[in-house]
Amino acid sequence: MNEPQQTKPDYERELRRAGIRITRPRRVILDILSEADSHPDAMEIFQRASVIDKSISLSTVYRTMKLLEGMGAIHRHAFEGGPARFEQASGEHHDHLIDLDTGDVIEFHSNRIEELQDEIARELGYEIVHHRLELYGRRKGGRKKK
Amino acid sequence: MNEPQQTKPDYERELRRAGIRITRPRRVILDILSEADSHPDAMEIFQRASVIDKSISLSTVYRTMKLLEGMGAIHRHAFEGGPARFEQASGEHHDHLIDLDTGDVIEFHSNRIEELQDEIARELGYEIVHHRLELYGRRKGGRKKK
DNA sequence: ATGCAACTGCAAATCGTTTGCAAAAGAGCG
DNA sequence: CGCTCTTTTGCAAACGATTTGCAGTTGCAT
Repeated sequence: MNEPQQTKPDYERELRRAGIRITRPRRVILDILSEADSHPDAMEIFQRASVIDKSISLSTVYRTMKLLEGMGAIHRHAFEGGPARFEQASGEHHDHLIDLDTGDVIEFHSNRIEELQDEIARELGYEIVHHRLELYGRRKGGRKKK
Repeated sequence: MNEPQQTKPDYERELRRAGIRITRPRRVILDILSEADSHPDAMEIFQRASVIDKSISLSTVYRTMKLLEGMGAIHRHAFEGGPARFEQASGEHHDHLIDLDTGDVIEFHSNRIEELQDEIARELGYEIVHHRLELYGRRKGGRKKK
């Protein structure tokens, strides 16, 4: 029942290819990221990493996140009022719906919206480099724990 | 368009009505906000305020922004990698296109996109409280400078 | 004018993140 | 293996944006 789908791209290979060293902290962080189902922030990654290797520092988590982001291996999201949260870049583009009560993040995608965005930008004489679309809401019909 | 502009709503009246004191710093900040055509950040507001009254402090700018935000008089935007920027809440809802080269902010609105957002949220069992849609792009054709 | 809560400036605190530095550890080579 | 030559690390300190505690000031209802 725990069959990972797109969960474990071979980052080590990719890193190597980019002339970047595979160190113990990086291996640990990479593992955590590929197993993460949510969108953890640096502190969460740090804590999970600490369980595996107590000597890993928060700075290294941040440095690694920046490295991976630069490689395009992960995406960094700055949702409202909170630390940055990360997610694997595997899979295709999507936007986010944030549950205001639980902080849960739900991914969605709308081709139609993206088309409209392009159209709007074009009309204004712009070319979109990237965008950010976040919906903040609450569950309809009363609360529910997850 | 019969309505002039949205430049100078009578905040003083509103503030009074909410039992909030009209102080010199607040008057100055309010004036700056109503004359701002762009989306200034706290430091910019602070600097413009300093010209008028050298004794105004940055803390007061922040405190006033929070107060006004709480009253719904202004909106706070946290665009990518930068301090929060503020804008008067007068006028109707819109989203933003940020010029990556100049930092300029262009406002736009699309009913169609909002409808689609609602639809998506509804399908996921959510009710949107608010959203954030930001397009980051550059001028097409290479034209620079505004 | 008087009084008192609301407000202010200032400095210090906070939060998330980055950075300088000396020590430690990858990886190619012999 | 052991030797280099780098890259990477942990730590602590620095950072930028924003907030807060405090003691003194001010608005404004009386």
